Amino acid sequence: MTISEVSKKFDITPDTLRYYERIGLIPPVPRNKSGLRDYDDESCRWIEFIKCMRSAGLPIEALSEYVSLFRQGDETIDERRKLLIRERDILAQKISDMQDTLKRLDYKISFYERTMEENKCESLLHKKDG
Amino acid sequence: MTISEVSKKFDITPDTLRYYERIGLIPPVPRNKSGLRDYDDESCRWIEFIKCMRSAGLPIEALSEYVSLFRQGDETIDERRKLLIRERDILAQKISDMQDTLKRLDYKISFYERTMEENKCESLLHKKDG
DNA sequence: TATTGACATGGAGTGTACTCCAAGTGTTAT
DNA sequence: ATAACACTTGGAGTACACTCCATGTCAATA
Repeated sequence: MTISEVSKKFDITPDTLRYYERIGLIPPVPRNKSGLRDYDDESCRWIEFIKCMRSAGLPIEALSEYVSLFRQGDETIDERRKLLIRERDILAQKISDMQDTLKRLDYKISFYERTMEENKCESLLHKKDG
Repeated sequence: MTISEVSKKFDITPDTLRYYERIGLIPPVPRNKSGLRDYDDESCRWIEFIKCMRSAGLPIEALSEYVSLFRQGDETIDERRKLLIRERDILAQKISDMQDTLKRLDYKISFYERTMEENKCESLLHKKDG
């Protein structure tokens, strides 16, 4: 696949795809005889994986470290596992915090809704009054 | 309260507190006769609220718009409610996406754990797992 | 009265993560 | 063979959210 095809497939600009490769956020992409990128299935799986992790807020630094370990081979399996566990725990904590904030927003919204109901009653009363 | 007291209380640097006020992310803080900030309860409640919302990822733009509406008075209650609902829905979606990513990380970690037990090779793991 | 220390302001600098651009190359269509 | 087009690289520019700094004021202490 060409870079523009992959760009459409994953909704990531070619600039960002090249940037991700340049900084080692994905392993090097195979090239054809002209030097153009020719993404294979493995490259696509990496892109999909990285897109997912980035959208969840995992830092580029951790992810590129993961890719770097992957490229070093099997001796890094334990280190990779530890890295994933670290990031997993950070993500779980973030989700928990965000759930608290969501509850708080819901409470605040319900308060606004009650306030508006009261205002309606009041304006009705005022109409009757005045 | 002085800015350094508030800074300690909420674990936000004085620079950030001044920055938040400068860009309207919190309403103006009362000053003493020397022009120094003298945070009252309402200022502190704003800071705590904004810290919570920011840590959940709500954009500064939406929050400063909320503060701006608040400062305009009661005619903006409906608009404020709508703004909060918009941000609430975005947050709920983000949490849902992050939960999917968390599951994926858990699966990947469990795969690494099985792989280590069974002394399997990494390339196999990555092919299967993505 | 001179120094110290917290705080003020406006503006410059930093880190992260892209995003854009200039200049050049290879493939395809006319 | 000339134009059009997609792609290449290295490097510069941008957006966001702080973070730091120079300079100056004010109140309290030595």
